[in-house]
Amino acid sequence: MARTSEPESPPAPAIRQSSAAAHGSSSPTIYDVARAAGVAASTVSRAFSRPGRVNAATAERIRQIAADMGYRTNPMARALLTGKTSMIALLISDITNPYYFEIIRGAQAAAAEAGFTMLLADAQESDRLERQALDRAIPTVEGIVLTSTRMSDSAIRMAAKQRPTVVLNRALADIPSVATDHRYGMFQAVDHLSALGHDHFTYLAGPQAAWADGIRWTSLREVAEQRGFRVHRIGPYAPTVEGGVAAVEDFRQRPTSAVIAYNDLVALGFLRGMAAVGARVPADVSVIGFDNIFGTDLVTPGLTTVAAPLRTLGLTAVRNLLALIDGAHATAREPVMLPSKLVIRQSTARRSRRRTAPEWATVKTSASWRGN
Amino acid sequence: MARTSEPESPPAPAIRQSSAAAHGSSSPTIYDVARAAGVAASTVSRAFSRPGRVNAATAERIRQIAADMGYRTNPMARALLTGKTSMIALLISDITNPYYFEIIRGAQAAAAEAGFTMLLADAQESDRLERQALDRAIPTVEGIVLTSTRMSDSAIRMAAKQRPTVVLNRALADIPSVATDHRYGMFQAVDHLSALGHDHFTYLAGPQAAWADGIRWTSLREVAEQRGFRVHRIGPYAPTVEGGVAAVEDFRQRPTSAVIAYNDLVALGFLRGMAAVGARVPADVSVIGFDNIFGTDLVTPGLTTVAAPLRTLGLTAVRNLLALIDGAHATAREPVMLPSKLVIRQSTARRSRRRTAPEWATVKTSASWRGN
DNA sequence: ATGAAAGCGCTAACAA
DNA sequence: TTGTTAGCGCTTTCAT
Repeated sequence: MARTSEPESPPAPAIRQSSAAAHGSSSPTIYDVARAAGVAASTVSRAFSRPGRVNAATAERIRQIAADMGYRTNPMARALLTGKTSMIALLISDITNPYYFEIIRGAQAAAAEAGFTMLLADAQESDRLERQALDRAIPTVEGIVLTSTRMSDSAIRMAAKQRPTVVLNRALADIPSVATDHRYGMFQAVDHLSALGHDHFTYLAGPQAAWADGIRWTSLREVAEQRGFRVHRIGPYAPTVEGGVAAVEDFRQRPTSAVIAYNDLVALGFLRGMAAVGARVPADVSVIGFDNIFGTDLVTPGLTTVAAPLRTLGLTAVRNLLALIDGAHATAREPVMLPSKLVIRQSTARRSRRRTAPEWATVKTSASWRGN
Repeated sequence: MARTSEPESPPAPAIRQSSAAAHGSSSPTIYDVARAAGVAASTVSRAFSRPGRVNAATAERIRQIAADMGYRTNPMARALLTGKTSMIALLISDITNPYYFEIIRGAQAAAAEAGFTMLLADAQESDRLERQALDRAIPTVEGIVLTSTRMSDSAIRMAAKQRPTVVLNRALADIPSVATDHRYGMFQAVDHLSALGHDHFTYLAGPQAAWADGIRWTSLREVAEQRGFRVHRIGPYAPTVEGGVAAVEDFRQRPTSAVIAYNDLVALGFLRGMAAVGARVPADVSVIGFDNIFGTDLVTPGLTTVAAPLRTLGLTAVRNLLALIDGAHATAREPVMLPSKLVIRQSTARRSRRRTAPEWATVKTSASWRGN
């Protein structure tokens, strides 16, 4: 019955064998270390999990011996008992979107600095895959970050009931969340454009389902009303380069001197589509995007954009999650709002006082253009 | 002693309590299901882990009851005994490099389709962080994919000894690896350029340590020798946009009509730097990159590039890894080489037969230019 | 400060 | 086909 198998006790357990058959030979356990150190297994355990509860000298000796034997505590065994896996999950709606790169890095860095490991699941823009990934991750992780999730509020709350959860890019009552301050961002965009003489804006809308799209459009209307600007919205378009290209056709029918795109991907596509029809940016029209993703400074003209604090977003989400896991009972009910920052490049310029509609406009005598 | 605690046995275990104190109430175990179904725990276990070994009818009944109770098998308990965690680790040297986006997605998709979960670790270009992440991941995962690792061959072999390992973007004897066929890619690049009349190439070198850089340069020299072209190499440059910008200064001192960059990031930076000094691409010089990352089709001129099969790379690496985990004893000793594909855009054009060195050249009577 | 022993949830012999 | 039982490696009372 004694676990410390004395040499004289004859029948060795049968299962031991199989574990050694795995890749590489089986690694030493606390029992091996205990035997070598001449102490009980529990002492070894304590030496690692709660130093201070054991004599400093013996603790040191145990550590030494353990190191020599190449002992490493088995995370599975620990987790089975305590539930502490030191893992968190990051769910992303679409990994290929450059928007997430820096977020992922920030999240990873925050996890690593706390000794946590990060599980990454890509929902591939599918609701089904997202929930499946979530289900799969829940039992193994201590916490979850949901990024731009497509799940319903109730599904999110369901998840949050099972594990500490932080939501990125969405505000949700009672669920800790962190997001960019899109309203402030829109104000920055409009301020910039209006300083350049623009007073009529076209908004290239993103997907209806996107939380950020709602806020951006609402904020745009709010500023417009405040300052007496005119705005209109076309779309929705897919939040991709292709979506932006597609927007050009609609825009030509009712051009304005300034365009605010749902995000950089759309703005980039729009820039490209406009060039294809012979429109000049920023001479004919100024274009501004959101996020400041990779590539916005490489295109011609460079895209003026409202930069989201990408890395900080990931960092903050994970740090907050870790605090939650540590038992910090979500203090702030409000989402943590991180400020954006305007990055001015070459796609925006002073409004030209042209009298006629541009050649590329589909409607030659555009009322909106004249009215502008 | 009996695990199925009969109501009459008085002292309930003390520890049970704590697990219920966690987030949400403790979930049902096989014992709970067994009791509800009136069978032994092992039968429940079998019903899940090896259906067929149990009466179809009872199996179905058990499943039903389990589902009703919301039973989910605890991966930690299973793993503790069997070592099967259904997790793999993907180590990446630098997540922010757009090169990896599609690779990650491919890897993720392959893992998900096999019911595996993927752990993502970003080495942040640091050898130390990479090994640390590896150490942390090894005990929990069943296999590892090392992408563009900075670790030494011996460190890689060390890892491979502990867990099935597949290396991406590096050839290593005895370790399964998958990579793009860079040699073939370089031939495609040179073929394209030579068809446009170019016969003298400047290679913008990447980091010495980069495996791909060695192959690309060697292959370039090989083709050049075969066909009687002239080549020279400048650098090394950081494999980033900044690196490409930096290359311009050197290039101006000894310009050629065609430039082959280590990768797209460098090519993109070069394009931008050249524009800044007033050089025209492709009129003055043709530029070609490698990989076909995000953004190469958005810049002006669009970058001609040798496209790597990014998603397939990730997919293949993980599929091979899973096969390895399943016991497939690495058949092919050779790395799996995936073919690249030339994507022709606007940064390459027919060589102009100019007699004088271009204005932006630092050396006005460039021997190399004349010789061209 | 340390040791003994029970038990986390599951799987695998072995027996029936 | 099903049940009994031991044990994976670790943590945690409870004694000492």
